Amino acid sequence: MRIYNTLSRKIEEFVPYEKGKVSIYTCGPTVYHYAHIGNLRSYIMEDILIRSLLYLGYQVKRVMNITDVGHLSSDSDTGEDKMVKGAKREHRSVLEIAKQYTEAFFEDFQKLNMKMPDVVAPATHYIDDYIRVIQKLLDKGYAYQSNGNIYFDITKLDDYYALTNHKEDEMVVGVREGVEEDAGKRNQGDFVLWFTKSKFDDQELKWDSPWGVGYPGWHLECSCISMKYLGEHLDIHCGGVDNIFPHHTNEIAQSEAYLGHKWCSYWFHVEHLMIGKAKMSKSSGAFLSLSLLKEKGYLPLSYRYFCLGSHYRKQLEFSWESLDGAQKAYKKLKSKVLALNSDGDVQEDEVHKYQSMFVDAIDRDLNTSMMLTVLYDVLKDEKLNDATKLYLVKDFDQVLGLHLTIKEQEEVLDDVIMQKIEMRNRAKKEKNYALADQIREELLKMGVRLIDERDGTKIERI
RNA sequence: GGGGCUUUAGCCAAGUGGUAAGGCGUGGGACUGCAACUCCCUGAGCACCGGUUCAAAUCCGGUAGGCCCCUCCA
Repeated sequence: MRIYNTLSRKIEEFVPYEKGKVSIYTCGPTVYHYAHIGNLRSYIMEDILIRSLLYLGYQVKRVMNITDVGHLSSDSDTGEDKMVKGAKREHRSVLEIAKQYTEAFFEDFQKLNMKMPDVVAPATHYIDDYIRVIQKLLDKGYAYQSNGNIYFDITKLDDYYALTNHKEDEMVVGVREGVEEDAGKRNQGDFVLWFTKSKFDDQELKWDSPWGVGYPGWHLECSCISMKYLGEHLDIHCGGVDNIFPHHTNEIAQSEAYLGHKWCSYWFHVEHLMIGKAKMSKSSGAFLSLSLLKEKGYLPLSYRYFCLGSHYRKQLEFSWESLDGAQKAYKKLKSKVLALNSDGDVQEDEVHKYQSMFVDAIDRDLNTSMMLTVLYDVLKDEKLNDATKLYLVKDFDQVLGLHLTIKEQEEVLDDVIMQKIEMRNRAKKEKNYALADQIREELLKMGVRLIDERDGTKIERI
């Protein structure tokens, strides 16, 4: 498989550290609020990566953290902790909101048909590991204590900016509003490993440590959790592009300083979902959740289809118009697939031909829209019988994850709706079309669409 | 100021140097009590300028626009 690696800024052939096995780490959510559909885009594309690797026969182990502590809105000790902020907003404890939003997050995960990670790791469960790693970094001289906090000294590394090509001198501190420089740092780029002194003394969760009661810095958890479950050599690290700097840059610094050798080979970054002319974000206030989409009548998998239409390394413009198009296309595609007849023999030569086209699309840096094109080509090909088409659709859907061959359970109709349909049929017989149309309108408002077919009236939930 | 990505039809978008996939929408037609569904038909020469080449949307250089990052973010 060929895939883009942020570290080399090139598309490379993927070669795992251990043959046939792939270790993957994903930066999980900070559970202080619902995930928005921009967050979810990243996870959908990561899901495609994982499914592609599985499709190609790799054994995959994936770990994801849940940030439930220590994620400051700034690293310079001035920002408020996101979890604390979320808890205050809802007048509840940090642990309560962490639990609630973690559950909500994985509900979205399932609705979007994403494969669960093999390990889900809440950051608060690994305090001992953080302390051990920090101690070693102190011993090796990569970290120092200052002003009550433990900092990582980036000048101790040869190439701190490997991932970004940044130049130390050109960096501007405090570009963003509200960011202050931390006087305790030796170098402007240093970052906190352990806080004992924060301007925010209302931090709920604190632990004892050799340096005093406090809590871990945000970057540390990902390094520690990854190394704990996936060992000293990580194959792929995933995340959104906004994490390249400083988060992933800092992870590399900590991990490689700790291990004394190269840590992660491939960095997989997903571009942003755009709304209007800006990225979707929680802090800007303008964000859409999956449940909001559902309220508006969109299927979660329509959103998945929408994301698959574009490439993960390109910004994707969100609009209701596009989502409408995606939902229509998705429903159409699915009904075509469901109409296929499974009788007959599978044409093996054709299967191989299309499978290699599909693998080729995977091979082109996960070209999802090309995968969809191959799927459409299969459905349109007159040389193929239904059984072959169905076989290929099922095969491809292992990667696409669109539930194309699964028939949704028809919901049981309410008595009221049944009565209305009866009334409409009677009206139609009496050629009272005005009444028939009126009833159809009423039902449409209730979320039931009636479609007249030769052999009777079909209903569709919307 | 520095680093990176990007620019293909009304919209979303693929594109592997040999001459523009696909989806949605629009318009027309068949079907229909009318619709919906379905089916058929329907469109761009690839931001601009220059270069390399027999051949460029694809490679190189420049110009212009958009977006992201530079200590909150997926």
